[in-house]
Amino acid sequence: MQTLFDQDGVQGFEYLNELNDIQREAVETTEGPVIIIAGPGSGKTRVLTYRIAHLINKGIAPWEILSLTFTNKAAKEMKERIQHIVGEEKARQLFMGTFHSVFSRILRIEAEHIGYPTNYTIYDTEDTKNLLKTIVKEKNLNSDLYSPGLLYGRISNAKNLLITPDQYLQDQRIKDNDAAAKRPRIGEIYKTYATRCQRAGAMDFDDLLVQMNLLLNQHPTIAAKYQKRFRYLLIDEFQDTNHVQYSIVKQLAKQWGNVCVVGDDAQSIYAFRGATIENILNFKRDYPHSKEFKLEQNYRSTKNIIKIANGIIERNSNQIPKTIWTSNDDGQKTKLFRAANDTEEGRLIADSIFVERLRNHFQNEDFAILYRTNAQSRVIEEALRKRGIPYKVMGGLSFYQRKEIKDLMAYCRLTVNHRDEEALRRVINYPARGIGKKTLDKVFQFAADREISAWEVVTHIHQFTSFTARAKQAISAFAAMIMRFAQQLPVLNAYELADRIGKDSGLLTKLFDDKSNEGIARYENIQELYNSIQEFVDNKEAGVVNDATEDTSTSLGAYLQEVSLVTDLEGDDENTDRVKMMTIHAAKGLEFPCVYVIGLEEDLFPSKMSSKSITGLEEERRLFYVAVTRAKQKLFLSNANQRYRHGKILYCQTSRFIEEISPFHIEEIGRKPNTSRLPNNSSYQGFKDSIKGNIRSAKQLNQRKNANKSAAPIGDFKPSDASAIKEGLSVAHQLFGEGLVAKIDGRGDKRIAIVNFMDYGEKRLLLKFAKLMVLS
DNA sequence: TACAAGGTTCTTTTT
DNA sequence: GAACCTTGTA
Repeated sequence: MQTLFDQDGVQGFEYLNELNDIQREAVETTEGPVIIIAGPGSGKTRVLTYRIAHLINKGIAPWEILSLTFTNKAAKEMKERIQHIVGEEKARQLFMGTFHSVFSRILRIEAEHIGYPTNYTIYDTEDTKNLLKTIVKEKNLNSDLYSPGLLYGRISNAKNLLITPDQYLQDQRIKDNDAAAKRPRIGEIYKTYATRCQRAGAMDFDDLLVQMNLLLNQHPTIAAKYQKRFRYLLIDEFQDTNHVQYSIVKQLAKQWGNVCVVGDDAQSIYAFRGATIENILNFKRDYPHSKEFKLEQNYRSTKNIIKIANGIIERNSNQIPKTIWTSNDDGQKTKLFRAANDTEEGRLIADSIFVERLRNHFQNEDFAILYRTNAQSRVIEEALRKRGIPYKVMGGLSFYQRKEIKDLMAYCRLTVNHRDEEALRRVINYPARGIGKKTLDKVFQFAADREISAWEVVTHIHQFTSFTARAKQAISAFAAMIMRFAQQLPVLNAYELADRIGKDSGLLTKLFDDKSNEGIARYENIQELYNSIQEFVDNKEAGVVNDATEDTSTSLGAYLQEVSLVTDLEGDDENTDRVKMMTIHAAKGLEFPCVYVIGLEEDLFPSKMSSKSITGLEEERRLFYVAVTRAKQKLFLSNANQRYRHGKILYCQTSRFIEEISPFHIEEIGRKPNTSRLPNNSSYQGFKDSIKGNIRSAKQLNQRKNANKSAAPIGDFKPSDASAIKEGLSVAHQLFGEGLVAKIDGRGDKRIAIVNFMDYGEKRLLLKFAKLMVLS
């Protein structure tokens, strides 16, 4: 039996023995196109990683292997597993990462060939939407018809289908379509948007794919270079790839044809982003001699979980036939928690985790709480905090999307790439330096009229007569400052320069001076960012790179490259023993001993947007399938009869997905579900129902001594109810005593702020009480 | 022009 | 319940 890989200090092991017959065959079929249809928990990652190990074992150099995944988390997971098998050194020589990150690095190297600077910026969704917004404004179009979200969707779709702006403008069917939607100028906006990105030296997420495709298409010598280098391609989560991605893969595989794709049509959950199951069908058509392997044995979950999972997915009509089975134990019956509201749902889950942990000796990290939307995490967090259960929210509002972080990053971006229009717009008058809205509008208008970058206008501001002397002075001082930063690029490392930028720009002072709670938090966030920049520099100086696509430059430019596609700041957590919370999308590819799938209600899961169409619904169902199959030993489901959404109470019906599961597989806990359909935004009926319990718990409110002093807005009410609400509050004050301080906030008669209460649930409770006063 | 307060709208999911 | 936009005032 083959053993190897001990030279890196890793134990040699007989890896082929650890595979079943089909898995082994899939691993050993290294030559030619291979498609692996892999059910959940069927050892897919194992096959991929062992396949890489096997290739290296056969003498293939790590840098000849390109391995692409879809999400950062999947990439990270894969990296760790591979490191474990082949050792760190070899793992680092692999080309491995997400589509976006691998291509972005190749594009940096080849930037000049496609008319981009090496230091091009990557626009995130926010940047993109802002740019679209300004374009719509510049063109004097109706911003309701041409909303940034809609435009972004259209343009992204077009890009994913490899439709260029010119093709978009010429295509009669698209024209008719847009005209019918009363939005005839989308094509024009698309074109302007593309020009502006190019002028700003910026690419959005889709451009990374489109430009990579273009590069391979239009530059045969460059294409040949990569085609030759990548002798073996491995594509994970193939069902989630879209048209461009597949097109790139096909081109890269041209010379050797050793392309191995792994996927599961039943787990396709990114159709909304242009992913298409057709890629699986097309693969078989494009590579008629490809070998297909089906991995159907599940090693992850108990029989009970698999039964539920199979029951879910068999309701979908569109799928490749396969039977997932397991020889694992039956396991425990799945529990379904029926909660009265979202707060109770949180409590039930926290209690359940507490009990499971105690009785069955699970660690915190053995639990995952999965939800459909990021917004659901908040209530659960509160419940866990109350129970003293440590947790970590993965993804969600990412660290890098916070305002203060984006501000500092915008300064850095502008320093590295002066043409970055969105970065310029963000910081030119922040902190305020006397460059007002009027002035800015002029700057951008001049740039648009003359077809030059805004930076060009800024640096030649004295040639424009229509600015006031004061504006000219302020702008040229700003430009000089950025230039000063830029001069330090070759001299200082990322940390030193970022430090200098933060101080000289006045950003740090401004944040430091803000002594409100949020201000302090923002300042701390910035410090955290600085720590991570320092860490980046330290790592590079120590020569640490994650894979063959990285280099060891410590410059600010290199830092920006690295972080612009990272979604979360993941410092080396000392404390990994925490309950994980994340969306189901983020959980794909992961597994946990105990999984809670929460919020199983109509209009939430399945989401309101998708439940209208069959395809949408089937995607939601696949999502549920993915969620359920993350569980190894125990699965818990939950729903609530009412929950807060957009600051209002909504009455919720049990998800059809629950109804679809055979009752034999489920043990119900808690109250009966809503049987009748309740009016959706019905006034305060619900308050009346729960008043007694509420008042009882409200009385406990004033027993809290060490509550924090921050005021937080907690809900809206009709202005006409303002006086009644005030009255309600004063009654509450008398009832509950000194501990309670509540007031109508500065926003007058619309919003309410409660001071002196620590948690969200309690604040909401008080609001409920006040509203109730209005009614009685 | 800067800032505060008021008003409005919105939410799937990821790179 | 946040982000974003608009209006009013100094």
